[in-house]
Amino acid sequence: MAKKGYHHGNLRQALVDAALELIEARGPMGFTLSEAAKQAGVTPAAVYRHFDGREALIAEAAEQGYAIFSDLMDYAYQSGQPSALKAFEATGRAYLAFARKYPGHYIAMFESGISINRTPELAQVANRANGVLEKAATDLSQHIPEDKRPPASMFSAHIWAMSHGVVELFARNSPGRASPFPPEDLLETGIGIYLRGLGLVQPDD
Amino acid sequence: MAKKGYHHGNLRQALVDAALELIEARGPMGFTLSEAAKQAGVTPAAVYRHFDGREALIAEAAEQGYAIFSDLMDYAYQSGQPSALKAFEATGRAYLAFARKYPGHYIAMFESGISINRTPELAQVANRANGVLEKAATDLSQHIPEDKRPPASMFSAHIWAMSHGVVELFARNSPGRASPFPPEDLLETGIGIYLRGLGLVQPDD
DNA sequence: TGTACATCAGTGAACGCGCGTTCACTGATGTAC
DNA sequence: TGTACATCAGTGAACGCGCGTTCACTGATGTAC
Repeated sequence: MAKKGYHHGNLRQALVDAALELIEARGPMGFTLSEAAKQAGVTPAAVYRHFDGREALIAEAAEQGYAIFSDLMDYAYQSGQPSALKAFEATGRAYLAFARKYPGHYIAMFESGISINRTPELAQVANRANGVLEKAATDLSQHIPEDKRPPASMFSAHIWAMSHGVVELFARNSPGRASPFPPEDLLETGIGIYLRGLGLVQPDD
Repeated sequence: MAKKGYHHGNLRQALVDAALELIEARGPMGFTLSEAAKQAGVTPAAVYRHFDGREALIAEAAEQGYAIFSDLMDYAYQSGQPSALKAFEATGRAYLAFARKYPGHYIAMFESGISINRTPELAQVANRANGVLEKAATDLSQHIPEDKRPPASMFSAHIWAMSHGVVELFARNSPGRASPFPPEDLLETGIGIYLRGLGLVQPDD
């Protein structure tokens, strides 16, 4: 965190930050190891003191992204307590908020093509994020009559898919695709209608 | 279509086909003009007789994809008639079916980063696809009481987002992300719950 | 406090590679007479 | 039917470029005595 007594200070994190900026600016494939090094004020070869190569650098960016993402989701979930409904809605909103606030991380996580199973650490932190959403869904499903209750993992997947779709199609500057409505509204109303379909919100709310 | 009396036959289309195969195999950025040329049995320079360059080739692939997509959506829409509900549900299913059957086109359209407004032709054919979905949504919205009727373009966007999200997260081999349910089921149930939320399907259907 | 030494983060030059693009050309096909 | 010519799809060599990665090195920092 703080500058160590190293030559550079904290090159490892500086490289991750540079990578994130480049990914955000040019997309996951437009980013190059050499340019990240340059932006951190260092020779490309120096990168190899901290990472195994290009892919490992992106993976680290994604890993940090998942950690932030999990924290955000968790915070949203907690903030909605004790209402299962509010907690669930908040996690949906947190998804979009994360994509907006950390576009570099978002791209590294979802559009860079790196496998979630590249390292055990990456898999673990990625599953943590998923876990929060599923926990919120499980809480909420208690309020649905047991006989007509879909699996929590199913409707958590529905909400995840809708959130992801709204982000990809309407929130990130998908080239040339203009959003008919503010993405936040789109997601809010979409989730609202969906929850009404589950019988969790009253028709006239 | 049929081989013309040219040297190659129909190099233009052969290049598009080669590009689609490569895009499908290696992702939008893993594709190279040189390799597409090689796969079509031709020198890289020959590509320039038919396209302005790398980007133009991808754009043509995307354009053909949107044309197929529009046709598929339109066919689905027609096949559901005269039931507005069936027509709408069919278009949702058609989205996923298209992504499955034409992955190369799908990637060129949605993941290659080319702008929809690159050429007027591309913009037009892309909007045609969107138009079908919105038409289906408009039909359907007639069945919702006028005072609680959301704009058709809004719920068409909801369905589009959910379809897109299901495809991106669970249908395409998103590296390491296993689908908890078959994507088709996920989309089917998701749309079902959503439509119930709109009051268009009965709770016990 | 001062000197000798070990550590190791970052250097700089070099590599082989495949990329997209250009250019003058060639040679098969189509056309005019 | 046969010859002369025009067209133009595809060639092949060349280009400049930036990439990821390697390697022996250097020199600032930290440590032992």
